[in-house]
Amino acid sequence: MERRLTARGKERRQQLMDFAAARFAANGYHPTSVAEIVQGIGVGKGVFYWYFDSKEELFREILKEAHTSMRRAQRVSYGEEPDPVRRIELGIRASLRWLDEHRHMLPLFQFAATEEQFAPAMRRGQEVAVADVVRHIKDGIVDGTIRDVDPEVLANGVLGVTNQLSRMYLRERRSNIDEIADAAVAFCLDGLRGP
Amino acid sequence: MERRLTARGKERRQQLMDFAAARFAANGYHPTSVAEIVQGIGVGKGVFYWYFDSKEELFREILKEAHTSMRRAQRVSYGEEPDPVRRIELGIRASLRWLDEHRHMLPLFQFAATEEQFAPAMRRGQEVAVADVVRHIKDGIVDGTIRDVDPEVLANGVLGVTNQLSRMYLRERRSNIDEIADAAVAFCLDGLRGP
DNA sequence: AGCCTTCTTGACCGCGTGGTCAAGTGTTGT
DNA sequence: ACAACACTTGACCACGCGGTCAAGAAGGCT
Repeated sequence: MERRLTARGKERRQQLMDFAAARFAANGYHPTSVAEIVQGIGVGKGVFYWYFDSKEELFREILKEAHTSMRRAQRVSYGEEPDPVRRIELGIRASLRWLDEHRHMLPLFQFAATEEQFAPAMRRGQEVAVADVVRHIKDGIVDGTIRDVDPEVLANGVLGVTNQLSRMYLRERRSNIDEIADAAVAFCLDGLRGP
Repeated sequence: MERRLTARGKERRQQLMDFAAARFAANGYHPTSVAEIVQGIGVGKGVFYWYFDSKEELFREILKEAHTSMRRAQRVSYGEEPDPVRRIELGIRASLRWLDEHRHMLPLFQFAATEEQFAPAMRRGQEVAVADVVRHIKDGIVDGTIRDVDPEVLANGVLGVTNQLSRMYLRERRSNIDEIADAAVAFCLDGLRGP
């Protein structure tokens, strides 16, 4: 869109994105109409199209913001940590904590991955995450703490565990997120059989 | 729906389900219209509503059929195998093989999990799969081959790895499915660090 | 042959959708 | 005071959607 926004404008924009994200998460992207979104925050339809070109752009912006935010959280979490295994652990914990704080984003991510129009963006985000873990795994292989297997496969394993456990946790919420993180880390490092 | 169908009728029904599944997988559920489906197989719209009450029922039937088929494949795969760890391994291999043979179903499953109306069915299917792995894990804990950690968490880890690696494989298809299965099994059993 | 059932047709319906726009209201800088 | 700009309104539009139905064709019994 590209528009000069005042502070008030930026707030409205954010309000639209937040409300829409919540509705998308609860009802699905397609079933949630633009009319529903603007009614939900009590403004006219024109407001929506003042801030966004289309419903599709809105959704893309939501995804972009989420990706950026999650990635920042991960980066911060393993700061200058030298041990690659520990870096992986910190990454897992950061992801789970972020997802816990942004619960509604998980179904949105899942949906976005299934639609042709959003899949490329999701794929790119995923690739960045994989590349990150791959880097740590390669370091770990070099210093002998991780066994020498295709790092990309291992990285996908780590992401798969994290993803699945976060979904399980968000569904059942029987334990707190740190316990889940402990389990995820243990599973990724030593599998079912343990050390 | 419940209707007495001749052999010809059953074929038409299956044809509709197969074509619709392919379109849903490629285009998404909502963006694929009933008109598009009937045009795709060259029949009038009435045919669709002769075999199904609604687009939603069609999709539900597709999911049901897929679940049944996948579950049968898993059951067959570990037949009478006594070793629980080996049963888990065979389950993983069966799932990956099934997903390889029914590639288009993965995006459908993912989508179904995000829509309120289909999520319960998906959750039930998932629970069955989890329960299955949990059973094997409990057996493994009893005979000491698997460490004593919440079996449900471990089971979700296994499913997460399988899921993610199958998605990676379907996207990139760099190696054959059996190699992916080897990697998945190794990761689940011994994690990043290895035995 | 006749008849009942299964199957097929496609025009049609009401509705809600994403998106537009001419007109108007606040707000801010000069 | 005035102009320039940021924002808001909501009726309106064309369109395509899921779903219906009266009419008929095709099969398969007896």
